[in-house]
Amino acid sequence: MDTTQRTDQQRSADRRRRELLEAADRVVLRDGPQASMNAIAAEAGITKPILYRHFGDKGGLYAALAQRHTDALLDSLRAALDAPADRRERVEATLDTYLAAIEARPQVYRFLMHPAEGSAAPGDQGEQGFDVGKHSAPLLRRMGEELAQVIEERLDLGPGSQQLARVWGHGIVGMMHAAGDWWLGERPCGRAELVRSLADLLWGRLAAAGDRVGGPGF
Amino acid sequence: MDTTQRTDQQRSADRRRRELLEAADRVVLRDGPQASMNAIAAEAGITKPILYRHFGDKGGLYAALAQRHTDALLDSLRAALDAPADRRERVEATLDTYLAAIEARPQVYRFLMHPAEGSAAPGDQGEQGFDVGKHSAPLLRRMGEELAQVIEERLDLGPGSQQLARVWGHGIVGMMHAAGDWWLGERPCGRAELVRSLADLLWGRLAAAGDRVGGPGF
DNA sequence: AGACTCCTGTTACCGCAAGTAACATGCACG
DNA sequence: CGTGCATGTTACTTGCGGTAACAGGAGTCT
Repeated sequence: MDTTQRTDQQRSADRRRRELLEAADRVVLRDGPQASMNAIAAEAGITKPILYRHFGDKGGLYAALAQRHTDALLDSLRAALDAPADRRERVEATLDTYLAAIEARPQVYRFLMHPAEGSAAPGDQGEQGFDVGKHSAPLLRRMGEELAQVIEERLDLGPGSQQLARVWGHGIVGMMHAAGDWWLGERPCGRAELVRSLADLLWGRLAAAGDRVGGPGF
Repeated sequence: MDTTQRTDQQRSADRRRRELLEAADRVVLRDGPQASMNAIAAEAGITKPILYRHFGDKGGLYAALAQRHTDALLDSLRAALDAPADRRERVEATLDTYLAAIEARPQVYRFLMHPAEGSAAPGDQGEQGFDVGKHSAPLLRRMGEELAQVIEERLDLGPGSQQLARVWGHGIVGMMHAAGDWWLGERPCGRAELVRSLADLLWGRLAAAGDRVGGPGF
């Protein structure tokens, strides 16, 4: 029978694939998102065509790579979201988990946000269509959807709750992402303070704040 | 005297520059962010080296191009933000202005968000340093700072107000951006509804919502 | 054993886009 | 007239994504 053999082959191929991914990981960790296929192949001790046989094209490799990290991060976030604590604490824990992750591995984070910009084959017509909307990083989309689901499951939002939950999911994730990005660059404060500020924002302090009196002008 | 002459030359150079930018604009509007320098030069009726003389490198051109659109958008946003209305109305008007802009010109929007990914010269060593933090689009950063300033000017946030305002500025902009991006791709609802949902989020409805009872599980 | 197949690996190449060097031309000033 | 100087060109280099085409090695069938 050839099933055992095929299984064997598949197994070895999978192992190979994982090794290649780990090599790619190392390179991306070192060179950032613009790591070249040549560099990755060299790091893995092989040459380009093998990479292409395994992953199709650069987009494929990057997608596979991104999925690993995305899955890992999403697992952490789910844990924080599902902890048995009150809402505010859960929100803060989730924000903190995300920020800790991007703080720990900035290059990986950057790679996840800008996976494969170009990705146009030579013979390819280059997608005349707009392709708008898919522009965002898959990680952001997945986090948004995930959060939306949790919100919709847990909160009573009245009619149109599903729509609302999705808007909020993507909105909150975007808030977290942008604030985290800015914070990583400027480091204007500690992580805990950032977390508290963002939670305050979500808790409506913007709407509750009073107008400033005696400000400049009027 | 050469001042008049220099002025003349500078004037004509500036005119050329503007013409080139308009040509580039047309190409980007058509081809998206991956417009090639050759294509832009062709559209302008000239050849590559002239572009390089004017803008240095692709990053320079893209930066100049981005600045125009960013300035224009920021002007609209400032108008909405400074309108004589109550806070909720101003926030909604600002959100709506932004969303209307990205809805009207998706390619430009996309270009602004992913200006120049690669941008590494052949001989360049490619910035061994991390370069983390600058990864975000300049447009987002500028919007965040702008909003932060308005918040800090107008709201009474107590001690640490400046820090808080900046966090909120970037956070809100990120929320707007991510939600807008997702909305552009999926079009799950009308613009007005999206605006209302986001404003609700900022108004603390997330914290105020009750726990769902009779949900799946517990 | 020998032919067949499949997987792994290589070298050498194509096409394309960024960026540059070197050469040509029009035009003002002395 | 020649000397700058900006504008424009053609032709090139470099580097990267991606692809043929070829070269063993290991199991399989007859």
